[in-house]
Parts: sequence; structure tokens; C-alpha cells
Amino acid sequence: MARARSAHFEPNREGIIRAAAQLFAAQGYPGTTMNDVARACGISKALLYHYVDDKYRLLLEITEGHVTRLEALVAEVQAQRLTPEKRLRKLIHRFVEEYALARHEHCVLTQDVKFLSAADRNRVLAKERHIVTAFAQAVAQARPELDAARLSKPLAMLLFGMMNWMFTWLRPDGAITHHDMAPIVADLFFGGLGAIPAQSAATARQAARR
Amino acid sequence: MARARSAHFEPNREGIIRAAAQLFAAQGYPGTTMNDVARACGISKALLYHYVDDKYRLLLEITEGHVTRLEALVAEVQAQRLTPEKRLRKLIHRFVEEYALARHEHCVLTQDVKFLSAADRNRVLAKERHIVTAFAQAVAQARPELDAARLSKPLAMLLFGMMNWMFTWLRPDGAITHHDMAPIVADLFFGGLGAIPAQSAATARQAARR
DNA sequence: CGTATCCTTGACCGATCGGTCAATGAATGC
DNA sequence: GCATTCATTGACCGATCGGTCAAGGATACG
Repeated sequence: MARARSAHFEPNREGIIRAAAQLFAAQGYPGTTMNDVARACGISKALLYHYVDDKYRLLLEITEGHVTRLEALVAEVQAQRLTPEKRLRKLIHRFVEEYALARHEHCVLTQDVKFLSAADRNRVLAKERHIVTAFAQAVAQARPELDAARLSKPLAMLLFGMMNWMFTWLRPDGAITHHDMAPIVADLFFGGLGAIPAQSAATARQAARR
Repeated sequence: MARARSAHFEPNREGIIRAAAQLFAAQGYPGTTMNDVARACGISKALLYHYVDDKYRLLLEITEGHVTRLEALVAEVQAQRLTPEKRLRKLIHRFVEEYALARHEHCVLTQDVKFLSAADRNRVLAKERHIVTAFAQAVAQARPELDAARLSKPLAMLLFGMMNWMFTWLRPDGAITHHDMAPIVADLFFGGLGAIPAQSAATARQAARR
């Protein structure tokens, strides 16, 4: 047996993945070349391939890594014994925080997941569904009559819309930060929940159909 | 003078642009090849170039056409004399309707505008800002104290988040339609507006800074 | 009827893509 | 100290990209 891997190997590799996430977020997966990634890392393309198998693997690790961290976040909050509203508020706060920390990775997750193979994509989407379900459950517990109207999941998706869209317009160096927005999103959502009639138009149509 | 263009030229051209929008929405602008577009239209690539100048022009016409239609929609609603709340509700309803009608174009607008040249992108983004301002003004008129807190624009962006994100999860053939969701979005938003303290954390920080 | 223009195609072009390879030092383990 | 593996590179490969071109019917105008 001869020499082992450099101690810098793993950190270098992670730096490459982070740089790739930034480029994918800015230019999209197909719009980013491996030369772009190499240049951003200040290394040759051949050396880039010393650290990474191929371009696809970069996409896979970015998306799967990020969604896995989000899933862990959900598990952590769910482990705490909280009222439904407090739990959802904490979920919102934690997600917005995580999004801000990993905004490039999150952008790639929402934008480039379609370029994953069917098998990989299904695995990532299953984790996403798991996350959505956790949010929807919290909604259902806060307003059971809306869950009965089959609205807890659509409402959870509206909440995700507010959170996910935030990072298309919130400037990291702007006057308003993600930290400011988290309670506003939560207040808006909970305040809005109270204004939604349990027998909404959608529910009425669905009931009429049966 | 010899023969004129075929009467089918313009309809064919529009069909190509619509097909391109569908492909760009599904695969992204860089991820779509002109061969893809030609195949989707059932024509050769050479013939495709008979109808359109180049790939970039497709992107430009899709994005600019869609945002221009949205701008016209805003003008139409603003021309009506309505209370702030009714106006915003009508804007929401009309936008969700238009998004559903042009979901591919809307997806391209939100996803591929970054591939426009700086000049073209600025022109499109200026129209987007014009639209956002119209929504923010309606928010400001409905809750002046939130506008004073410089929250009308961020709140309008949260509203856009709900609407824009809808078309990533709403299946066109699903049980719940965009038509069902429009009043839910409006109710949630107006109900939530009442729950937001005018002196929010963001405002407090901004005030303290001065 | 004749001809100029449109409609349509397969073949082709230079550029760039993702990815490989042989070569060269710099380290590491024995 | 010496062989082996790691780290790193420029040069290169086949495939595919956006786009062009010459040519052959089809067709509308004079």
C-alpha cells in the first residue's frame, strides 16, 4: 500500500460542489459547462474530473444533499412537543433560515430537479413530498375543518410558494432580510387561514361531483 | 413582384413559438435544442429556420409576449373603478386565469429570463416591475399603514409567490383547478393582511437604524 | 405560360460540449 | 531511497450544438 488521499481532498470536493451549485443556480444545469465549474474553482477541467465523477453527479449531490438536510430539519422540529401553530411557525422560521444559508442549492433543487434521471428524481421528490406532508399535517392540526375540505395540502403549497419565491426577489444585502420576512410569512399565513371558508368553492365542486 | 407569403406563414410561426415555449418550460432554454423544436413541430430544422431567425429570438418573443399580455391585463383592471380590495381580487383572479392559459409561457418567463441579453432582460424586467408596482399599490391602498411600514411591495411579492408557485404543483387535470384556487389565494392574502402588525420586526429594525 | 419566390429538405460547417489520456512532479509509505 | 500513488496539466476525442446552403418541387403573380 502506498500513499493515501490528501487531507484536502474532501474539502476541495465540497468546495467544488458548492461552486457548481452557485453556477447551476445562476445559469441552470444545462447552461453550465464543466469548463465553467473548473474556471470558478481555479483548476483545470482534468483536475475537476479528479474530484468528481461527472457533471450529472454534481447535480445529484447538490439536490439530494439539500433535500436531505431539509428533511432532517423537519424531523428535528417534529421531535419537539409543540402546539400545531408553534410547530408550523418554527418550521417556517427554520426553512427560511436554511434557504438563506443554502440559497444556491435551494434554487438548484427547485429549478433543475427535472434533469435528474427518473429513479433519482423520484427519490428526491419522495423526500419533498415527505416535507410537504409534514407542513400539511401541521396545517390540518391547526384547522381540522380545512383538512376535512382537502385543503391542507394546497394551503401548504401556497405557503411553500411564498417561501420559495422569496429568494427570487430578496437581495442578500437588501434592507429587508429573510430573518425579517419569516414572521411576516407566518403571520400572513395564519391570519389568512382564519379567513378561508371551510366550504370553499373547490370543496363544493368536489362534493357535488360525488 | 411575384408571390406573397403563404397565409399559413403567421399561424405556423405562432405554433412554433408555442411549441418552443412548451419545450423551454419543460427542459429549460439551454436544455432545449433547435432539433427538439423542429421535431415537436414535425418539420426539419432548416424549415424551422425559415420561420424564425434563431433560437434566441424564440426566447425573446415568448417572454416579451407574455409579460406584455400581463401588463395589458393590469391596465385593463386598473381602468375599472373598483375599491382597492376588489381591484386586487380581480387582479389575482385574472392573473391566475392567464397563468393557466399560458402556463408554459409563464414558466419560461420566470425561469429563463436570465438568458436574455442585458438590454432585452431589462426591458422585460421593467414590465415586471410595473406589474408588481400595480399589485403593491393595491395593497397599499387596502392597508395604508403597511405601506407606511414599507411592506406593501414585500407583501405583493409574497402574493406573487403563491400564484407563481401554484403552477409547479397544480396539475391541469387534477381535482383542484386554478379556478378553485384563485379565491382561496385572495382570501388567504386578505385575511393574512389583517394579521400583520404595522410595526413589524423589519420596520422596527429599519426605524432603529435611522 | 413562364418565372420568380416560397416552401421544404438532407447534407454540411465550425464551435463547443462532456469526458479521457498520457505525461510530469510532488508526496507518501515501506 | 525507491517504488507507488496522488495531484495536476495541455492536448485531444467523438458527439452534438446552433446555424447555413444548395437544390428541388410547389405555387402564386404577370
